[in-house]
Amino acid sequence: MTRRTFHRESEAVRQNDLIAATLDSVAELGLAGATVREVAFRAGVTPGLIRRYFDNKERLVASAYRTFISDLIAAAEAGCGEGSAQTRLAGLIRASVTAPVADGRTLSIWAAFIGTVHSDPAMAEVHSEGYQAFRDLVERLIAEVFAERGRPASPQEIHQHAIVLNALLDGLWIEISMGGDDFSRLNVVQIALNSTATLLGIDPADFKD
Amino acid sequence: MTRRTFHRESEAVRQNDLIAATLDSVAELGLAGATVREVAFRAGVTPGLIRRYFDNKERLVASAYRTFISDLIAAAEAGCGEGSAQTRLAGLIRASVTAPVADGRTLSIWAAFIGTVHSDPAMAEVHSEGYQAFRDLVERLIAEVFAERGRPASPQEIHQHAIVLNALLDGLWIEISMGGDDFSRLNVVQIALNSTATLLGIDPADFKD
DNA sequence: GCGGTAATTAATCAAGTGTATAATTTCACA
DNA sequence: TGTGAAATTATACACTTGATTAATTACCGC
Repeated sequence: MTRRTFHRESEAVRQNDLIAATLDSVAELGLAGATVREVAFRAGVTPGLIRRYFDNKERLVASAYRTFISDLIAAAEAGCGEGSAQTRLAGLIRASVTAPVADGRTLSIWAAFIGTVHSDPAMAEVHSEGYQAFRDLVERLIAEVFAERGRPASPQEIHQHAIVLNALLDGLWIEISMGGDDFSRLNVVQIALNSTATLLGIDPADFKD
Repeated sequence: MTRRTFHRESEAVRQNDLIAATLDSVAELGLAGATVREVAFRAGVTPGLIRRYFDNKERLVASAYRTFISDLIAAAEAGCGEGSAQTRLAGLIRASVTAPVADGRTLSIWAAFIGTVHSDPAMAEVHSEGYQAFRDLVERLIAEVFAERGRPASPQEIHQHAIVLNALLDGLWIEISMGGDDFSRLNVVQIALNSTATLLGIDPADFKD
């Protein structure tokens, strides 16, 4: 009986593969299904190998969460593109309510992880960082949009607008990703842009990307 | 060595206790911490007893989820009270962004459960029912508010407003319950009411509860 | 080509899980 | 006050989990 053949990989590649396999497992089977054996199998590797690249399973999962959140925010941020503040804000909104950010698989992973935040300090930290990053991005963009329109606004006002807009985007993202409604017949981007404009006190007709 | 003493309870009481113990476990330890032994311990009972009242652990968890969602919606609905449609909508909003609906423990439980929805059909059904119920409630109230104000609106318009308002409430609920921000210094009810009014095209000064 | 090193596998372990069942105890009812 | 039936406990089982370690294998540098 011969052993299975294998080939060596760089640390970066292996870590990447293992994280990807973890996210796949979580997406399809939930967090409980992301066992060491399942992850190893999906990564085309043996369970024992995981511990060469991650101290323990907890670290692996936390790393996967970190990568996931980081990629998610990067994808949203990429929608900003360049141009006027208004254009960038509109781009962020569009990106937030369309694939790949707004997507069933993405939501599944997010949901699985979010449930651990309260009882796991390591996960809480990862969550907190990502959340802050997105919220700051939204707040900054709002401030820029107001400045661009020569509209005076106190930091408090901007902060409150950021809270509300952030909530709206989160909620829409969840609703759309969940897919409970028939959003295929609806122009979700238009709805998101219009509501945003309304909330910020901008004429919707004047707020496009 | 003598056995521990015990006393018999009605089926209703025992089921209730076990479900409460399950929710407590989930809230404090996450879904993974809600083991049969932990739940039994918190219910002051022996693990084996669980299976006399629930076919298996899956059923127990699903039942806990069902009561949780049901109670949550009931709490929100209770905020509606009676009076004009506008008053009731305002009441629903107030209830949605204040305790006990908006609350860390509530969010923890919700988050833990929501992560299972995608990979567990039974949980998906429970979720779907609750989600529908809340969404319909919001949509109905919006329709009544518009009717009350003598403002014509097509079903599509109402539907879209419901989507947006529901998203806003979900998002605010999460943000507030998460407690990342310093909401203690903020009048979250006022913020929620004002944004709702703005979204629905109502003068915020004219929308109070 | 070849040897040494480090990556990878294979096999195993202890702990914890949900479940099943027989032995006990409580309590309603005679 | 006994007694039978039902609720509850205690114990055990089969299985899965994350972790550990020794044996093997690939491959880099000479």
